Amino acid sequence: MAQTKQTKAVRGTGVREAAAQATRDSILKAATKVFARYGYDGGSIEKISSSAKTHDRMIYYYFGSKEGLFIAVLEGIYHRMDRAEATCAPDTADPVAALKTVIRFKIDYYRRHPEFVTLLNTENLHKGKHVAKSEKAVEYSSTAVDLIRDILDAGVAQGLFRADLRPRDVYLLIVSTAYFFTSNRHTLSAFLGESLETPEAVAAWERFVTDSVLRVVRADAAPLPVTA
Amino acid sequence: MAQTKQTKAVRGTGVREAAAQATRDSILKAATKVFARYGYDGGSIEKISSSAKTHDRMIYYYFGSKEGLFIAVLEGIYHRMDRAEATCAPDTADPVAALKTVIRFKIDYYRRHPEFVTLLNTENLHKGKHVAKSEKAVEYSSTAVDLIRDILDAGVAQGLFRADLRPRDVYLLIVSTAYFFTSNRHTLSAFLGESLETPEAVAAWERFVTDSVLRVVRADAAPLPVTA
Amino acid sequence: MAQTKQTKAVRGTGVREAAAQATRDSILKAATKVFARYGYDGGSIEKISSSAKTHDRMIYYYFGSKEGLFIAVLEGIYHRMDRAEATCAPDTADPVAALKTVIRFKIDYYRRHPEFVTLLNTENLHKGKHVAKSEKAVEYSSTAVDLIRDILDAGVAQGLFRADLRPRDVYLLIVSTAYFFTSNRHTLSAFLGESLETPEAVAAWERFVTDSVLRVVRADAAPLPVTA
Amino acid sequence: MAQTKQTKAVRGTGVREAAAQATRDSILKAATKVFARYGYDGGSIEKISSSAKTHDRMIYYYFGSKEGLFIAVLEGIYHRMDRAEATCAPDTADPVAALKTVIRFKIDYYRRHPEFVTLLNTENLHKGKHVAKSEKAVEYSSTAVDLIRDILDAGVAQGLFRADLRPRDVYLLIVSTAYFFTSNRHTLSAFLGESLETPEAVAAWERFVTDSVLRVVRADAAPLPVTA
DNA sequence: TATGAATGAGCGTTCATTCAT
DNA sequence: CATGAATGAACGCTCATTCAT
Repeated sequence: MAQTKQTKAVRGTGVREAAAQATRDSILKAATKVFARYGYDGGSIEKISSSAKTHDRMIYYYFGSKEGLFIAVLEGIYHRMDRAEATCAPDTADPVAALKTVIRFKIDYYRRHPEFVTLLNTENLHKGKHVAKSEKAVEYSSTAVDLIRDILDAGVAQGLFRADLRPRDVYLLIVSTAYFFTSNRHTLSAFLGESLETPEAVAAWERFVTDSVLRVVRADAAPLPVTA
Repeated sequence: MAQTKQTKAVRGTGVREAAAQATRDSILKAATKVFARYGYDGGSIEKISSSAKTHDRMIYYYFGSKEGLFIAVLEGIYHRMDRAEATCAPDTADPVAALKTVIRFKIDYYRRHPEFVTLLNTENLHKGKHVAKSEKAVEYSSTAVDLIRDILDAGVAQGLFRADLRPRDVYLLIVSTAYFFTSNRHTLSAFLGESLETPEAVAAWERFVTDSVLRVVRADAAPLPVTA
Repeated sequence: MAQTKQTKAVRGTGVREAAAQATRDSILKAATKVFARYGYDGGSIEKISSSAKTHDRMIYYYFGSKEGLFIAVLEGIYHRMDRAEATCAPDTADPVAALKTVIRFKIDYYRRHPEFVTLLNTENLHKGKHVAKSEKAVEYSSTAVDLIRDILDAGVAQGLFRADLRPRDVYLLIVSTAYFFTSNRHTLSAFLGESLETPEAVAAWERFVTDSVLRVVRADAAPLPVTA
Repeated sequence: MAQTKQTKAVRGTGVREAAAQATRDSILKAATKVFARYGYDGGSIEKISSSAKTHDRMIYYYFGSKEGLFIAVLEGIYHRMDRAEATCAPDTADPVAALKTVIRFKIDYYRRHPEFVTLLNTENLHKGKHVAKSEKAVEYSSTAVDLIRDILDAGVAQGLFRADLRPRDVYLLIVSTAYFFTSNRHTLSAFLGESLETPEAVAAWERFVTDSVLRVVRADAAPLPVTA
């Protein structure tokens, strides 16, 4: 078909355009759910179309292909993540509190948006080939790291934080611990013999991560010297 | 599964038994590769059988079903991981060095066995339903955490480490940072705009993680107090 | 087909009528190309509309259905063939030269209009059902045979040609040899192990056909008597 | 699937093998009929499988793909054509009679095997791409032309035929006239306003072609000199 | 022990076409 | 006059699996 309908910036909000947009949105929403639950290959077009209460054909009408739809889904979750991160926006005047807010936000966001996690894992299974095809996805990149940079800078200025930290590393430290806990909760629960899905387990993990990150960034302490 | 041929304890190592074992092994090896690359749904019986140079039918003969085969694959990677971990076995007399060895091992193992990572992600996509069906998988659980416990205990005994740490948390801290770096390297590379696959990036990450963990566990430092 | 827009007798050549005619023409041209290349079933509406840089819908607006479009295409190629034949118009005063001109024209026309050949083959695959629905196609019929009749009559009058020939047979003899050479060039090339698409091969075939037809029509020779 | 079952030379004619061969044959037979009637694109897998009273799946089991099936069909009709031609085998001792036999055979074969004609036209629509993939198809090439060569040689030796003829040209002359008459009978009937399908029309055409070919090959006559 | 034959449901995608302004 | 939205059936093909020896 090729001539995929974009419909992104609908100006004349007539009845027809609104209905069309609704169809498009419902497909996108259903696809997000289905892909998150079953993965890319397991998420069949039929599962999506029936969940969206449309016909298979409309998916191709609006998104061109399964791959096109998946890319749109990825763009969607990245976009929403980015917006949520923007609304988080802690006050960098208090860098310790800000760091804590960020950690809490990350753990919370992944917990409440497991589809974000599974979709990202799915995309990694495919070696990031879909993200590579999207121009939008890259836009949302720097803001997250920039926030950490601002916080670290403020902490350093106040004499609280070490000056030798790369913001990207601290960002990754936080994200790893928050992401992994949600991403691998099923195998971990089986492996450790205890559920990681209870509110208590999550809260305990958040406390541990917060405490650990603050130990890492604080100014007046060194790690133990490695003897070997 | 019913009358699936186990062939596990091959006593009479006749020619036929050996050939049968070879077929079984080649299926298992091929399945590991295919499932790791394409996921569970994307990894078709035909891809596996042709990669193993056998017929589809043999997979059912030896493993009963696709699910049975996937479970066997999971058991295999857990088993190999467990054995590798056992050979790691650092000297707990020097807990700092031991911790460092463990971190290096984890980062290294995930790096060199990306199939372990993708298969675990695949299993988490399916909410751990296959691991649940395996009796073997649980066996390999505690050894890893026990090692951390021994190291921490030694560190505490030597006055180097904090006493208030739960081994499981430290274990998860190490594993998160090591695992996530490999697991999400594709989307992260796109997101951060720099490749995380270079040897330099990996080495730098290992250094940062080691440094951070040692800051977390050391005895004579507290985290920054949270004001809010 | 019902209320298909004909637009045939455009009187008021306003801007809109001209644009509409342009759209119609471009669809017809694209359809000729696509049907000639892919056949009727292989030539999809979408291939045609995208090649004509219009929308699928316009095809239905102007031609009512895929079948209606195909009929219009057939009428078009018949029409152009008829016009080209009219411009050929050799001088019957020299019947031998005229015959030669006709043969050259036929071989040349099929060569330079392979779409005519493939479209006719496609129509024959469908047992001529579309031509049957067209009133126009029949009009162009007799002129071609009539020309041969005139030439033969002139040849007989001049004592050069046999009098017992049916013009239709001579017409078919010429057309068979010219048409088949183009129509089956691909399988023939494979079958004979030599390309029939080179200019030399075409020229040699034209010479052979001309020579043969002239032997057939000449007055003072009989065929070899059939013994059996 | 790739591992397409060949089963061509079945040695152990057990019940299973025989049944399998029957399935394969019935698919091939049905495919020949369906492709001949609807063309390649119009001939759907479902039409073929239901006509063969099997399942779609078996077509892929035995022939790998639609294209593989079509190639097998082409090989089949070429093979049968070749065998029929071999059984024709006229006595070259009487070259005139032999030539007549060949012409009759050709006209007759195309008439009674219209699927040969439409399949060849279909293949030419696709520019011979399938024949090119078949190794078998080329084998049957030369025998047909060789027969004409033998006849012409005998005729020349007896002083009946011209010596300056290329066998390939005479072969093509015969085949053109025979093939075209069947191939284009539908459009021709509409074009000429008379049916070419009646036995009388066919017999008349056979007489004309025979007469014409014999005029072309006879020794003691020249074509009319071309003045222009 | 091992394998060829067969199965039917489902896959992603394209088809020609109509609806409703 | 022109077109975006929608439709459902069919497309070629692959799926995991069982049958029958």
